[in-house]
Amino acid sequence: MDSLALAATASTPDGNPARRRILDFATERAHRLGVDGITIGTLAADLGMSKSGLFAHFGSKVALQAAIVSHATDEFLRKVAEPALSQPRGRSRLNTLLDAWLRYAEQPGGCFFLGACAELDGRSGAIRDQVGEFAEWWLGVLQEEIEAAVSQGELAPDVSPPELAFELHAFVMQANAGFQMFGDPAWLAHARKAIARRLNGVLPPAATVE
Amino acid sequence: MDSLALAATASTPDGNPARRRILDFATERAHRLGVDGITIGTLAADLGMSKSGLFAHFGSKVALQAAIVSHATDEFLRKVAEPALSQPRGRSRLNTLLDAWLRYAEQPGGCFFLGACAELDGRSGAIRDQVGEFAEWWLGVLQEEIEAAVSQGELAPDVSPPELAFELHAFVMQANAGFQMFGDPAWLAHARKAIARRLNGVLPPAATVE
DNA sequence: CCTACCGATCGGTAGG
DNA sequence: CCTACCGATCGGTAGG
Repeated sequence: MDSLALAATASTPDGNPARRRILDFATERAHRLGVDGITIGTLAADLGMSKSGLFAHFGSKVALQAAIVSHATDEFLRKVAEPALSQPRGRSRLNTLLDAWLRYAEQPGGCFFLGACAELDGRSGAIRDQVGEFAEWWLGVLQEEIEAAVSQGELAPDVSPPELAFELHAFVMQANAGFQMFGDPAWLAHARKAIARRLNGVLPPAATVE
Repeated sequence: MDSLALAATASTPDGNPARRRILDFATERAHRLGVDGITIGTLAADLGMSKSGLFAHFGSKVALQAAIVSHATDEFLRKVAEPALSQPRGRSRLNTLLDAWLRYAEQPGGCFFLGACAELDGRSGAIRDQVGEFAEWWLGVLQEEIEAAVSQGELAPDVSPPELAFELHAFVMQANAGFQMFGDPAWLAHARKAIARRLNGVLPPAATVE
């Protein structure tokens, strides 16, 4: 299965320009203050429009939050998933994904979903589930590419895809957290080095040239 | 330097029982809803006391938040740091710390500071700085034990303590995030396996028995 | 998209 | 620790 291509091609960006402008602004704010940190009133004021004018686009706060998460999903697909679609499956695509993800995490606010997962994991409701489904999808994507790499002989046959996906995901998550908290690009360098070392340690027997 | 012992012995738990009861309750809530997700009104109501009665203990909301972070620090020291103090420095203490940290992350809400870091990293102010200082201290502790292990010949001399600390921290963080979001203990098992594999890969030359 | 408004809740204060 | 209160803001509605 190619979960990456499935999701990336299904992405339909917002057609309504006013709605889009609101969501661009609101998603940036949710990035910084959390999905639950936005309020309709201050959002409207900072966008120079009335509260009810903004409200009319969504109908409820939770619907606005759902739209923000969808908007962030589109952004993730565009910035992280799409650049990797042109790569052959397996190690090439995996490396491209991890690289694009790290560059996305390097932006102000970092990776939207790493923040949203930490914010919402202890709660319940539609927004939490929406973010959880994204996280599950994304881990599945990484795992699929590892599986492809193994079956294509690019990685050692005894590699455990869930475990390797766990570790690679961990490195990017840690880079995101550290860089956002301390602002030091060394965190990104650590992740790149850790990813390279981990993947070099599971090259297939034939390719293990010493 | 022994940053762990320094912090653990400096910990002075709260003497005021009423204040302590409030902070126990408030810290659990901040754990789940975020440090910025608590409000004085609902907190007081759920504790069965008046808003101003609770307020009088702290003087301001930000002071309450600071007290919550301090309370969470005490809890972390008690649950994670203290059990490792009796262990000899180096690999023993490092392993004990990682094990205690994982057990702490397994509790409802997970690790308070991993959540708080993700929540506050994009902001500014005293609370964010307080959490950031804790994160810096904790990473320093892990790094110090790695350094001790290297200098005692328990780990290979070419190990980079910052990079190894980054990776071990990443594994626990990922276990915390995954377990809190999905509730599957496999996330903890992945982390334990990843930590063991990583440390086994950097045994000193003499101990590398094949 | 707007003005005008609703009841509820926010952090905080006065006074005891 | 309490009651009573402050102005501001919350999500949401009525009516246009």
